[in-house]
Amino acid sequence: MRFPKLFERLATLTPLPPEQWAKAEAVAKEQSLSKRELFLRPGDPADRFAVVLQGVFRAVRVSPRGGESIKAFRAEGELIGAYAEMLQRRSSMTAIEALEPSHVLVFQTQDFQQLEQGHVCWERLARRVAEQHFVLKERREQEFLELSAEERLVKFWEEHPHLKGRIPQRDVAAYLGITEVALSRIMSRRRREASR
Amino acid sequence: MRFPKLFERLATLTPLPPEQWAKAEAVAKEQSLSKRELFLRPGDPADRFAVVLQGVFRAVRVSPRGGESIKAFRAEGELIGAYAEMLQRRSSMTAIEALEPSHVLVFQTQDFQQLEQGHVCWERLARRVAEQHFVLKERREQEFLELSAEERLVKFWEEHPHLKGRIPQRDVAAYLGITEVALSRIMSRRRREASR
DNA sequence: CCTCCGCCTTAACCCAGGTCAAGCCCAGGT
DNA sequence: ACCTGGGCTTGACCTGGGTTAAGGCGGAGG
Repeated sequence: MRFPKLFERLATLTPLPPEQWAKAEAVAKEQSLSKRELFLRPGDPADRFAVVLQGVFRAVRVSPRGGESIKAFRAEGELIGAYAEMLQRRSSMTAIEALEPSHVLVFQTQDFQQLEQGHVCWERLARRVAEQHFVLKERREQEFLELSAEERLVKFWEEHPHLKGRIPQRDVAAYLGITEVALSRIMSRRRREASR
Repeated sequence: MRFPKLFERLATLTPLPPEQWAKAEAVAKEQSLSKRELFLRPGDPADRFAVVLQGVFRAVRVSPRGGESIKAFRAEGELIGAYAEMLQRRSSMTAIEALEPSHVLVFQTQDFQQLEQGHVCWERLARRVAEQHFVLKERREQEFLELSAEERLVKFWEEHPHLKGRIPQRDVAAYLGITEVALSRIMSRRRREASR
């Protein structure tokens, strides 16, 4: 077993027989990415995903009008991939970019479907993953509906302390749905008010 | 089979043996709700969900500060329930309220878990449902990130034409994340500009 | 050592949407 | 026919965040 820690993490979601995990490891490939390198670029078929072994990624959506917004940051132990597009069998609208030199474990969705045919545990895992992703998105929706940009910022750092120092400010802004200018203003206001 | 149309709809998501569907119908109970009646109220355990047979519902979240925001509208053929809370085994933070005299088919999550034990098709169905919910929430997130209130409004009516005339304006506003005042202004501006 | 570049900050101005408050319209009840 | 109340609109004013543009600053490369 090459990745025992990953195995354990997944096994907390659903019972996962070690021999099934062995099959998964057999089809997975490791990949290294340098800073700024893309794991997935817009237009690519959404036919692969990966687990982050080391590093941080951002999932960027470039809107038709050219604006960039950030759907998520992903660090160690988390999944990267154009999940929504994969489910809809479309090509990716999303770029997934390494913010640091990174290392990931890649699966082809096709190979994963093979695994699903072999044992129900993979379907159960896929269900858990879908459910978790849903819960996260719903939480984010909630934040857009009832919090101001400043409140969203505070919450962001509460929920992602491990990202501190690893992601540029402008990306935090793009994640919160504001410009870097607005974010800078918010931060300086807070600094000023905190010191008084 | 009491609900052949519903059966067909679900069978498009995943193969669903008729005898399994029969078991589901056996544990389901019909319920009628009058206008303004709550299917679920905040604080209730999230231990039941339903399919809308007739009517429209809104899923309302009352924030700690008292503001109401609307997570979704649900009409015929759609699911109602505190899905996120169910997955997290929490009690509901959400009220689900009938906007019209309505009629639904209720399942206890407990009974549904029984069905899951009996046949994998139910797990597969649950997976599809989770995935679909995810895709919808992600689309909504996207809209908050890159569209103005006016653009969200236009898109809302494009995507939910069947709700026209069935939901009060203020609820549309609460769904879009703005006040009813702002919505009214946007609409009058559009009327004015359209006539010119 | 200087320069360039990427990233952040600050300032000035603008606009969408919030807030508060006054009306309006109309359906339902008496 | 008259009230009443709920839901929508309108106006005046305020504020948060967008836009544009001008620096500041620290690190990499000449």
